[in-house]
Formats: sequence, structure tokens, C-alpha cells
Amino acid sequence: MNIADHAMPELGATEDRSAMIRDHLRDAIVDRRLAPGTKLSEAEVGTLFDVSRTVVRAALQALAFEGLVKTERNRGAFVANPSPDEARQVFDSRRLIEPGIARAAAERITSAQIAAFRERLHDESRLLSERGPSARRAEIHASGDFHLLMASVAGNAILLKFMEELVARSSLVIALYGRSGASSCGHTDHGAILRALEQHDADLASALVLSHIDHIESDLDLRVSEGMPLRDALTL
Amino acid sequence: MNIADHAMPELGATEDRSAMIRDHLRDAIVDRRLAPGTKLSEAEVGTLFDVSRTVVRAALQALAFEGLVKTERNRGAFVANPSPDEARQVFDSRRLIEPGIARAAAERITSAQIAAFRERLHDESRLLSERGPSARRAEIHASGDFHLLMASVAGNAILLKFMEELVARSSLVIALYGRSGASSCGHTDHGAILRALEQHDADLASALVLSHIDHIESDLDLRVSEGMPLRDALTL
DNA sequence: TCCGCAAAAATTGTATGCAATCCTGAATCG
DNA sequence: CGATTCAGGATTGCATACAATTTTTGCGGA
Repeated sequence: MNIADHAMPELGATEDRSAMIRDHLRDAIVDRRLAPGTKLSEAEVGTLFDVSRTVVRAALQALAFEGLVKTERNRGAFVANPSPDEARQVFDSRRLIEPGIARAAAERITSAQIAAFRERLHDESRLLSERGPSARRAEIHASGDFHLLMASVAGNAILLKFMEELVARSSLVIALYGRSGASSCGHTDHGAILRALEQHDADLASALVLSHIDHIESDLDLRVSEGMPLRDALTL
Repeated sequence: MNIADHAMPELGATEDRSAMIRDHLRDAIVDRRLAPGTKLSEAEVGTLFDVSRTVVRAALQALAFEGLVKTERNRGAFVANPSPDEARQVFDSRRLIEPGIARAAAERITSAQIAAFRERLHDESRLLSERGPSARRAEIHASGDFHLLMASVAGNAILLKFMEELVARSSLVIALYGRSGASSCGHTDHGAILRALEQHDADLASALVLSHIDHIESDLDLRVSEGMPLRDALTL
């Protein structure tokens, strides 16, 4: 009756239950089923997944390292609640890294990978037209996956790991500071980027990615710098 | 009689012993007292620091996230042994990220920070002239710290964290593939970079950093791509 | 009613015990 | 003589027990 069994009906979940819990929690955070500030009690999570606190602690430590969870000594783990300044740092980091990734991806992309991109993009547009919170979540997820797919095509595992962290944190930032509901907006941007990748036009791909990031960030409202402590308290 | 007490004679080592062990191990890895491939047994480390395996495991997990340690299920943790390909990825990542950091640092650096840089650089040159393995280690450390200092001046905590990981991994890579002994060479490079930062010349600082990274990488011998499995076995 | 304050409850930090897995090496068989 | 197998020991994975700390609760007084 535990969550893992339900989500992975028959797959070999036998190994590394800690990684599985980490992935489940991360998914829940990035597609916003767990609001920023939510407390993640070790005992509660452990009961939910039917494991001891030991393995939950390992999962929470991993998420803390990725910046998705903040732990306070003797107080526990909470879904991260990035400040406007941290939000800016996330996007500054993406502006620095992601154009370079687009460049590498444009140079290395294969036709098979292009096909995978097309499929992803098709899923995205289908979800865009559907209604309901579940489709919204899947859309957010697919939008992030586009960027991760590009990073994996770039062929650098370290940069891929960095991008995984940045994309996940972006989702948190958008949840907190996004103005429009459909903040995963840039679907048309993604299409243009893919075309540039197909044509192996590194300069264009890089420029499009940069403006795409600007586009996403421009939808945020990061003004509340001093009001945050209050909001912080309220979200708890 | 444990290591921690000896290293931190009186400071408040009361909190987060796991973080302290992690830092000690990381220092040992980056200044090459622990060779790549060395096994880090939980019990052994625990005895050394006089803590239980629980807190050692947390420290090792943190180092595994940073890529300094590789853990194999049911086998334990080992100091990472990066392949030539991983080595290239480390430097590719630095080439992508660090020029941007130099740019930001050049724009934001204050006179107080310039003074700190000068001091650091002075330490570096002093160590360069000294003999003995201990001075060599301190020199390696100081050389890495130069880059981290620049990243902290840039004012982006996320990029600083990324740079910490990359600098640490670079040290491992140099230990494995460095040709000349004094591979932390670029002391003169550091001086030139600092001058560019002082003059707030972002373009120059960025270009100098890029060539500095190339300079470091050109001292590596990454040819042994297929011979590595053997070498892997031997270093164990 | 509102504010301290102390005891209880809950939660995290750490140590330890047991089961599962892996490595070693010697005995056995071809 | 070489390959194989199978105890024995060592090491990790996980659960649990206990200690330390924080949070909540209940009470008395202003």
C-alpha cells in the first residue's frame, strides 16, 4: 500500500530505495504538488514510503544538495523557498550556462535525437491544449525536460547535472514568483530552438536560448524583496 | 586524540560533525593526500574521527554528490578516479562557466576584495618558492582558492557551488593526468587576471581566465583512454 | 484576555545491532 | 597444475533504540 509500489507496479524497485524516494519527492516539488516551505518530516515520509528514517534522511540530504530542500539543524527539512535574490541567481546561472549547452548540442545533435525532440515537443503542445491540473503539471514537467534533453545531447554529464539542478530550482522560482499561470509559456520558443539545433546553427541556437531564458524571467515578479519574510511565514 | 580535535583545537566543532568530516576528507582529496581510487571505509573513517558510521555515511554521501567520491552499492566509497573523458568534461565545464564568473567579478570587485586577492597571491608566490610536500599541498590549495575567491566575488552562490565542485575535481584530474609536477603552474596567469579585475576590464579578465584554463589543461596527458581500466585496477 | 513558563510531546541527531552482500582464500575436482 | 566452489570474515544497507533539541501544551498570574 505504499507509494512506491503504486507508482512502480512491477519494475525493479529492489535497489536503492533512497534514490527512488528522492526522485518521487523531486517530481512532487518540481511540478508543484509540494508547495515551497512545506515541511518534510522524516517519520511522515518514511511511513508514506514504508521505509525507515535512515533512507529518508539520505533522500532529503540529496535534495538539500540540489537546493530543492533546505534543512535546518534540529528542525528538519523543508521544501525550498527561494528569495528573489536566489531566484535571480538561478536565472543568471542559466544565462551563463545554457547558451553554451545549446552550442554544443547544435554541433553534436543526431537525427535520432532530433526525432526524440520532436516527440517531446509534440507532447508539450498536446498538454498545452488540455485542461486540468494534472495536464498542467505534465506540461511543466515536459517544458523542463526539453532543456534537460538539450543538455544531455550536449554530452557533458557535469553540465547536465548542473542543468538538472537549475531547471528544478527554476520550477520552484516560477511557482513562487510567476505572474501568469502558464509560465512554462515558451512553447513556441522551444520550437524555434529545435529548428536551430536541426540546422546545426550554434550561434542561432545559443541566441534563442538566451532570449528564451529572458522571456521566462520577464514573467516573474521579483520586487517583493523585503516583503518576503512575511510571505515566508505565511507559506508555512 | 581524534583528528578533528587536533585540527580545530578550540573552535566550536560542536555542531555538524558530518560537515566537518566532509571538509577534512575533501581537503585531503584536493591536496592529494588521498590518492584517486583509495577506499574510504566507513568504519575506518569513523574510528579516525571518533564518530559512528552514520555520520561518516552522511559525509561520504555529500562528497559523492560533489563527484569527489564514487560509491558502489554494497562495496563502499572510493576517492574518484576520473576517466580522461570525465577530465575533459571538467575542463569544458570550466571553460563555459569561469569566463562568465570573471566578467561578473570584474564588474563587482571592491578595493577590499582586491586587497584579499593580493594577499592570497602573495601567499601563493611564497609557497611556490618553498620546498617540501607540505608547501606543495598548500600551493595547490592556494591556487584553487584563487578561483574560488573570484567566484565568491562574482556574487552568485549557485555558481560558487558549481565552481567549488569543478575546482575540486580539477585537482583530482591534475593528480591523475598532470605531466609536470608543478601543475598548479599558472601563478603568473593569476597575477594577470587580478590586474584585469582591478581595472574592471571584464573582457580582458574573461579572456585571460579562458587562456588560463587552456594553459592548465594543456599540461595534461589525456591520451590513455583505453589503457585506463588497467590503470584503474592498479591504483586500487 | 493575554503573557510568561515549565512540563510533555514530537522531531531530529547519533549510535548500534542485525541481515544481506561482497571479498578472500583454501580445499576440491577435473 | 589450473579452475571452481564454498565457508569465513569483513563491509555495507537498513532498522531501531536512545539522547538531544525543539515545539507544543497547559497552567498560573498579571
